[in-house]
Amino acid sequence: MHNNIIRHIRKFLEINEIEVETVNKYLERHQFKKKEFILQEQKVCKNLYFVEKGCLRMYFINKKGVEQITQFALDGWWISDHQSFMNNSPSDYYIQTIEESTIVSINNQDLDKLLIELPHLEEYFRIIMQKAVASAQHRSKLLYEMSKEEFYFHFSTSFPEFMVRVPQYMIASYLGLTPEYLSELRKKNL
Amino acid sequence: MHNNIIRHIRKFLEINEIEVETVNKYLERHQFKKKEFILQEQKVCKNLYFVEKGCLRMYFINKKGVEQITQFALDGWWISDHQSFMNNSPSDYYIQTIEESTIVSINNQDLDKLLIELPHLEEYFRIIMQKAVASAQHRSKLLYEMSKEEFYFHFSTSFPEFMVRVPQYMIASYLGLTPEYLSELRKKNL
DNA sequence: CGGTCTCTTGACGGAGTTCAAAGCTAGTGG
DNA sequence: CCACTAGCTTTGAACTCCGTCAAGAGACCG
Repeated sequence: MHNNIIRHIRKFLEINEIEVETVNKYLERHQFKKKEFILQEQKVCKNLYFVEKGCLRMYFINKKGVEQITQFALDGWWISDHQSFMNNSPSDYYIQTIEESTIVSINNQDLDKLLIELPHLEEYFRIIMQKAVASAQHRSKLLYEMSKEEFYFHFSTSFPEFMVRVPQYMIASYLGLTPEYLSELRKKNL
Repeated sequence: MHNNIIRHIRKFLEINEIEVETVNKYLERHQFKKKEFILQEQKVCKNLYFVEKGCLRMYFINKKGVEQITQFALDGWWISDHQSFMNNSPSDYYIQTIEESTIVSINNQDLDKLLIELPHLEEYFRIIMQKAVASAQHRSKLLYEMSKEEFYFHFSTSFPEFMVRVPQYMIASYLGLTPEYLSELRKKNL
């Protein structure tokens, strides 16, 4: 068993072996095959998900009936529909594996219990949330200042590992452009 | 003195009068006139800012030398450049008052001290960060599924108070469209 | 090797930008 | 309290980035 979640927590704060046991008590760990669903539309997103290994996409179905990807998550990333998670409201999203993946999840009540038992960990979750806010701000700034062409080149040079692990039409969807236009951009820059 | 920040904290958790004193010890409260700067580009964003009363905008200067607004903050909202705040790195942004405003701020070291003295409050900051993530996700979804026209009408009906407090060219900038096109949309829908 | 996904090509169209100029509005100082 | 000016908003014409549609070429899986 890889224990990347514990390693991830230890990047931000120190926890001893007894505390590790407590954490593990509340976490669930699941193995998913390629293209399995972790969250389906209309269901409440009951968990925060941590990708120990693998690759996920989060998407919704737009008015035209087309899948619109809003986020990816690779090894070591947290992902969730936070609106749904916090309010126990039905989600608009699907979360699905792109590759075979190992996912750690924790639901709202268990998170509460864990944080009561180990108040120490509030800091960890505060920090990862704050980092999520920072990266949302950063992404939003890129969207404001770049054309779709620039955004594509920025993305492909910043995250080359995505380009090999994720099919192009998914990247196009995430970047908010059509597969046709993405193809044109690729040709332009070979 | 209005104490909206304490009222805001009490929406999420209970704190007694002694704890209120501790919180107040670490917070600074400043009064700003219209168009005063709270953060300047190149400076490190040393604080988290809470708007007790008033209205702020956050913007950067794009390649063409034009101000690009990325966020507003009204009464009861937190705002910051989180990247700069967390890493002590120089910011790309300006934060400026649109109206006369009362701003509460806390810097990184004082936040640490406050949270050591009152670990209880970690939860408050975790929750407000999580809510910020949720609203970033929501905003991003809107951007994916709406045309600029739809986005404008959505915004103007969802936040009518903005339309009266903030000049149109700022709303246009925030929505990512030109003042000319915004004007066209307004005419279309009178 | 056949069929279903995925990626590419090219013609065309439209949402939204750019530029230039004129009409308004509101804040400032006299 | 009025007049002036700088800044904000509107108009219209030309243009461009990027989406749509349709069809063909690969690529992958059973």
